[in-house]
Amino acid sequence: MVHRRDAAATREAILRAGVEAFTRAGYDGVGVREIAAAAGVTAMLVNRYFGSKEGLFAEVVDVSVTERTVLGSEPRTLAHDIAAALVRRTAPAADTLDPFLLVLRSAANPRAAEILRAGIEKHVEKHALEVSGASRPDVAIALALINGFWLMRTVIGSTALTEADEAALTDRLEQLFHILLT
Amino acid sequence: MVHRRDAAATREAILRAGVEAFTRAGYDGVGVREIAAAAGVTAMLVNRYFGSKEGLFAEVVDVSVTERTVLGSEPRTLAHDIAAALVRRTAPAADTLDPFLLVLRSAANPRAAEILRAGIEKHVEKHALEVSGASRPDVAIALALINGFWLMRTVIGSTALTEADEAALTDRLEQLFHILLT
DNA sequence: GTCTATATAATGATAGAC
DNA sequence: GTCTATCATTATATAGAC
Repeated sequence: MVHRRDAAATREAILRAGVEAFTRAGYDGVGVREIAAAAGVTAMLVNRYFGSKEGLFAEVVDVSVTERTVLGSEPRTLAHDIAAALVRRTAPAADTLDPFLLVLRSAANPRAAEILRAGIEKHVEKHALEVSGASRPDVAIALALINGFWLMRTVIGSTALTEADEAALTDRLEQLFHILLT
Repeated sequence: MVHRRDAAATREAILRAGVEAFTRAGYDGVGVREIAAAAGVTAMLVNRYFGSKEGLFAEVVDVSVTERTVLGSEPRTLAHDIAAALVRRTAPAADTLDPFLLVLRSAANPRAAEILRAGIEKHVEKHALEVSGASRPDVAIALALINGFWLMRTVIGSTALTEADEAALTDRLEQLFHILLT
């Protein structure tokens, strides 16, 4: 880092550390001290730039849910692309840092859940509606399936999913997404 | 309570308070003091009877995941019964205290996640395999769908699911479970 | 712009009295 | 069998120095 006193750079460093920490450990699983240390500053600056832990989390959600990690933008192969990306990114050795993990690991906190709901509806559902042309409930069910699969395979670590044949998993998921999104 | 000094009754009261508290707030969202107070005792007795907060959680998971709240036992109407129970129990006004909520709200904690994985594989997946006759991966995907739907409709509160027509939701879910479990 | 130091509250767990 | 009292740690957030 060139400038040790650069408000914009410091703010950005805290935000990036926040994305990493909240995604890895969830809202309740990490403290502002830890986030600040990862950004190379003290905890005081987190509150200075973001008001509070909750304020930082809100910005983290905003930048995270605008990323596209599973939902593609090609309507013709949508079901297959989602299924393949989902199986690939939830593989046991993948160790991804995905926005869906941020949702799954922070949802237990009521305030975090409300922030997540707003971000998901504003960005993720909106994007999925535009790309797929499916109905709003069907898009929401598809998102539920993605979240649930991510939860069971990565966060819980169900051996029925971690040890399953990946091609078979992909085929079955593609079949389900085909019903929901076409 | 008849006896103010009854080890078995006290232990049972703490366990029941633990089920309620962990299901409502998740592993990290509740303290042993709060659980003890709900059981009418002091925090010290939680550790006395269960060793630690983690020990209590392990027993809570064990009694919770043996409950059957969504998965029925009638193979012929399985897909419909699951879909209907899922939509009914996740209704906005339902305010249920369901084992799936215990999973969703506690999964962020790594130790809790491992305890949950063991309980799910030993009881829930095993039961679902016996009832449905489906393959192990298909059963696991069905469980993922149930968890994801519960997460998005109840914990996150996605309006796309809370405001959707319940009959339409049920029909669509039944279609998906029919593929997975028959 | 960033720090040290601190206020205040809550956490999980334990010692020892009765 | 259950309590009070307490330890050690951690949490978020703030005051004031430089």
